[in-house]
Amino acid sequence: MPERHRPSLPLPLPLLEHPPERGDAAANRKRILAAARALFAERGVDGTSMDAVAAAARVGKGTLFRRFGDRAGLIDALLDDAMAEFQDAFLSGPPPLGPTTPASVRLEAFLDELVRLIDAQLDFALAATRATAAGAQVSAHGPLALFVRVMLAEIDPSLDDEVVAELLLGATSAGVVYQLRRDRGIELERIQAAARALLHGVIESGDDGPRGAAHPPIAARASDGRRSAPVRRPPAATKP
Amino acid sequence: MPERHRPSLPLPLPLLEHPPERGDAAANRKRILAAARALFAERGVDGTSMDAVAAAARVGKGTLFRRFGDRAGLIDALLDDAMAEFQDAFLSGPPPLGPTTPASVRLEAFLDELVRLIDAQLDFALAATRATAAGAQVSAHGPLALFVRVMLAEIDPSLDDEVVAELLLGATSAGVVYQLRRDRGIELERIQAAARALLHGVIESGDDGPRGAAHPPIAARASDGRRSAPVRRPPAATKP
DNA sequence: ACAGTTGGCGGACTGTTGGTCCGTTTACCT
DNA sequence: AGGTAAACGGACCAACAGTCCGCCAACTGT
Repeated sequence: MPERHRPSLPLPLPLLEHPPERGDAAANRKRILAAARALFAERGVDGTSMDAVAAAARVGKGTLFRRFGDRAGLIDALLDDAMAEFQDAFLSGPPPLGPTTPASVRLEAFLDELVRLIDAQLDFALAATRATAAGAQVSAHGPLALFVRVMLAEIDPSLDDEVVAELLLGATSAGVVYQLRRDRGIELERIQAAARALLHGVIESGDDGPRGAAHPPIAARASDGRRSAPVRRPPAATKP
Repeated sequence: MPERHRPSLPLPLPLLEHPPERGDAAANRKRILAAARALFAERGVDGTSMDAVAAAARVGKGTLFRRFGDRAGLIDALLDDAMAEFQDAFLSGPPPLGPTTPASVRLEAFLDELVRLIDAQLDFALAATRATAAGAQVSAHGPLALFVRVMLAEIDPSLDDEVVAELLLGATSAGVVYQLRRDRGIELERIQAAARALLHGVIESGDDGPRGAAHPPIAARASDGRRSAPVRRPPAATKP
């Protein structure tokens, strides 16, 4: 595969360059990743032990664990690798994902493609989200979330982009897609359409007629005094 | 706790009555659930082995496993228990969640409360979603999803409620809330507001002025011929 | 009240697995 | 070529989910 070239863009991705690596180490890493990919595809992620990966890669367990830290690390590395192409696409690729397109269209294309990608690797994607340590996120999540945030902010600077971005990504997470596709046999297009709907709603009913007003709670008068703020980003820090 | 009384409502919940249970068995189950709850709260779900639960409950491992099948079963039972109250609330409780309220308000209240509940049990909720077998869902998911579907369909029968409901629940899943709250320290209200925004968007820009038109893809003209259908439910089965 | 039977109970036991350790080997630099 | 620091490998370990089966005590019918 081609070296991943992350272009500038105003996205300060904290891409940690791996420090120089000895020749055999690099070779072993490749072998391990390849072997893992094959085994995961064949027997499933859960059905593949680290021993098996090491054996298939003709490598000792020690090597395997030193390279990737632990099981989650291996899976994450694999996922990252699979996402590299996608990241290039929306950071520097051609329209409609690339930077030459209006933000709203890019974001829409992004969600479409994200759902498609997850679906294409459903089992693996699901296993990856489940395998990472509790509370942690797959490392690919960061860049994705950042992209969505930036797009949202560009579309409507008053949006609470930080939060909305996460919800949007949650709505199109592997678990959801799995449930819909595998358990319910629903067509991919319906999922993509629904994701678009969520997106359009949050960016002021589409861009054809911004009506100024945000989406206040339907029931502003309801029950206790809890609900109040609309979708707007809070003024600043709440606690000094 | 009071017997969970699920009233009629047009929700055909497949509530499997537990068949008669011997006295000691029931007592043991209670002890196990209590012990598990305590240990999970104290050491975390991941840090608690089945051995530990059995010991704390003063029960043999055999008993533990026969009752709950496996680790996932225990966690699921616990979660189910925690959700019982919530289910009663939106099935038969007082406004704004209960059946005497318009659907849009109920759904909004539902999301608010769901997020609040997840947050209140963050660690446990997260662990629960991760602990269930790959591809499976926590059993509490079913009733929740059904409720959202029914509400959505009532608000706008042309909506693809089946899919939108899942995305909405995915957007407010434990993983998302965890990420936002723990890792980013974001206030609960912002999450609830964002969830409301997603909801409002999908139900035609709020109920104050339905404009008839759906949310078509922003870029109907874009790229390849993939994207097409709006948020609407497809006519019927696609393959005869 | 009592004996029989069925289901529940307990905890020893097993197989698997993620992860560690350390003596040995090997790539890279001078 | 020689030295050094890093990588390698696979034996080893501890932990843990889940199973098995002999023992025991609730319910049932008389």
